[in-house]
Amino acid sequence: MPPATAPDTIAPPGHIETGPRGHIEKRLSIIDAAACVFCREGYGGTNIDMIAAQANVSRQTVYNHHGDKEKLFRAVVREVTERINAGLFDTLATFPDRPTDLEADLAAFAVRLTRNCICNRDGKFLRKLIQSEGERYPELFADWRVNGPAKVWSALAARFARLALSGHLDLDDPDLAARQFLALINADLQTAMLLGDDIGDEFLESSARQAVRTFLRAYGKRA
Amino acid sequence: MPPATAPDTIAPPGHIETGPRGHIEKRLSIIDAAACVFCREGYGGTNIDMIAAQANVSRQTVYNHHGDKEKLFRAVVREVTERINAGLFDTLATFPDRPTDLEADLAAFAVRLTRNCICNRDGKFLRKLIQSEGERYPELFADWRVNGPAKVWSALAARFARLALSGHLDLDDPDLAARQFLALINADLQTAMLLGDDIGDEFLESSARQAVRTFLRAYGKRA
DNA sequence: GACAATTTGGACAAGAGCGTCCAAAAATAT
DNA sequence: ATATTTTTGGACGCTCTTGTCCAAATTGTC
Repeated sequence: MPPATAPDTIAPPGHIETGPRGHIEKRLSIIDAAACVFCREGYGGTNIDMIAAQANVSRQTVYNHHGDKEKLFRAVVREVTERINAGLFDTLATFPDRPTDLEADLAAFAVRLTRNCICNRDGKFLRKLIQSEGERYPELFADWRVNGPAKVWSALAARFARLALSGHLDLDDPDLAARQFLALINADLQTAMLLGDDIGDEFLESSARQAVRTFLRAYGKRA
Repeated sequence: MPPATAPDTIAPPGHIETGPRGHIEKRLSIIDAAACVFCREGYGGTNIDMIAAQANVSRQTVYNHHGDKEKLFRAVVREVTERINAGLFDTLATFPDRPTDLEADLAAFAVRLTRNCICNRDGKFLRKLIQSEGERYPELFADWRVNGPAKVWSALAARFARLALSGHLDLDDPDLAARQFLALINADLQTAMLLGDDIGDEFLESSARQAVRTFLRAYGKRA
């Protein structure tokens, strides 16, 4: 018997679909492969055979597990956004609330942020995806839209506000500072990422150092 | 007789193709429509009929003028990059070399830059395109890669260096300052643009003001 | 080893899209 | 008005893609 195909019924919001009980490793390897190919070729340019090949799986298996090209796409987006969000808040939790060396601590945090959330595979995928399919599938990213950048900003802003209160920073608009911090962090990476270059660690670090240095020139406590 | 189709021979570099002598208005309207549809749907998701419809032209006419989907795509990219480059250097020429009110002048310049080069249709198109097709057609953007951001950075860096010499700024790395200036300029726009929102003028202006304010906090002459 | 679930590969119909051909209509030039 | 160029729309062949069906092979379980 072929495995139950993806159910027509829509899972209640918030409930995580258990999915058909095919071997889960295949299920994930398909999602991974699909993410890879969708990212490289775009939704329109992707065909199921590419995904099957990339996942080392027969085409039928792809259909067995995910039922539909669009369903597969949605599954991929869901998976990636979940991973990204998780990683993002994990990293945010490592913010230096009680810094010993503010500049070094902030730079290290910036490196973690860029490496684990922005420059990795998922980050690249999500960025690319939102830009290329965001207008065509607005519902798909509605969630990201409210839970993505806004949440990160405010979380980061809260940290900066505390650093201001504890006398480490001198700023009046923590939200603005948070946005500009992120912008500075990305300054050097933006262009490199646009073309899909892989980014070395030392580049990441020097980039973070320069960003933090400028950030502190603007918002640091004047001695 | 049907108009001569796009020549197979590759035009010598630097030479601007005269192209088949079809009515030029149609030629341009097709390019414009194609840019619009390619931008919305991606290369793979676009079909010639959409473009023909958007341009109010029969499908055959599209083929008469540009011969091929890929040739058309290349023509569109060439057109857009040329327009972008032209606009970019036009705007760069308005940099406040002898500022009366540094903060206000820089902010006005930033508004011009964002409005005329980054947030307009061509800017959005090029960005989206480079991100979605940059890895698949690296040759297409090889030119942009060396003539695009690098040139803008160095041009801007030269201006900042002069402002430093004339005592308006306090910086040691003009290139870095240029990149960070651009990053700050884009800080607030990035997210709004990702989803294709149209951006109001007052948002553009307040965004530029805040960016310049922070930039000057970091690089301004300390009184 | 026997049994069930899963995967595989190949064949298939239906449809979409590309690019071509062509003769009739419209626009433009002479 | 006449000749030339451009545009049009429709029909066509071709290829690629989707999604389905199914019988055989593989894998995992008891």
